[in-house]
Amino acid sequence: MSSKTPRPGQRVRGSATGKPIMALFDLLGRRWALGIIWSLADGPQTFRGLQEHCNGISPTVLNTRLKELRSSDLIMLQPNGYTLTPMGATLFAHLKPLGQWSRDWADTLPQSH
Amino acid sequence: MSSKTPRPGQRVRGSATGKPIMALFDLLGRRWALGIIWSLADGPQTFRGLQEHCNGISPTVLNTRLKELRSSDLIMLQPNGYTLTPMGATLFAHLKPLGQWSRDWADTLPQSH
DNA sequence: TAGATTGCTACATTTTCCGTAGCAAGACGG
DNA sequence: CCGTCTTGCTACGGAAAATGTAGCAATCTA
Repeated sequence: MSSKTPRPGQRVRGSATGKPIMALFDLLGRRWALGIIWSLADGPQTFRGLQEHCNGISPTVLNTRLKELRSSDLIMLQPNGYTLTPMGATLFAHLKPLGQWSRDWADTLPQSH
Repeated sequence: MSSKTPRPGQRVRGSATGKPIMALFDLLGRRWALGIIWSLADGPQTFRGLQEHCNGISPTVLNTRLKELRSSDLIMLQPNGYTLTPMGATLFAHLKPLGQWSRDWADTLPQSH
């Protein structure tokens, strides 16, 4: 029953209050959602381009995420491919620093092997 | 086979390159991961406190997320409950602006019905 | 008109998540 | 000692979500 796009102002997965931040976390806390936004920040991408960039995402899930992100006004489909909306771009502006943070974080973690 | 904690520097779900940002997105793109960090930013929380705050998360998943976030040095268990590590706190510092952003976002979306 | 590329769907398998119940260990009072 | 409380946490069966492969209809291109 929770397969709908999370929306602020209505009950979402894990929040009876519909707090916007919880709706956002529900939306972004789904597989590949963050990666899609990150990819589109580099410029427009076709459906198949996203598939490659998100190395192996199944078309089923990709299309589901694209629908969710579109109905949330974060991305849109245009003649030259999927792009971030103005709102999506402001979201990415907040996410962008995570790129550097994640590299610092990686340096502090014990190496895997 | 992908039920392990994503780590920068090694293959993660959706990234053969192990780019830190992809490992981070894999980690945060799991149900409740972002919500847990958000909750702990308000102060230490017990296991059961987190269960309530994350309105209805099952203990199974909560414990799985806690293990992942602990082994990623984002949270830690202390006598007074789970808390953010210094690294986790710097991550939250980057997430914090999303609180205001999500409210602006909610205002621009057509109301649910 | 024969590719080639586009966005996207079908479907069976695997993985993840949920919901409830309950266990072991420590603290506290009697 | 003996309950009773709270702690972190596990078992398990069912439901939801993600994967991987195949392929379709529509649109460009040569």
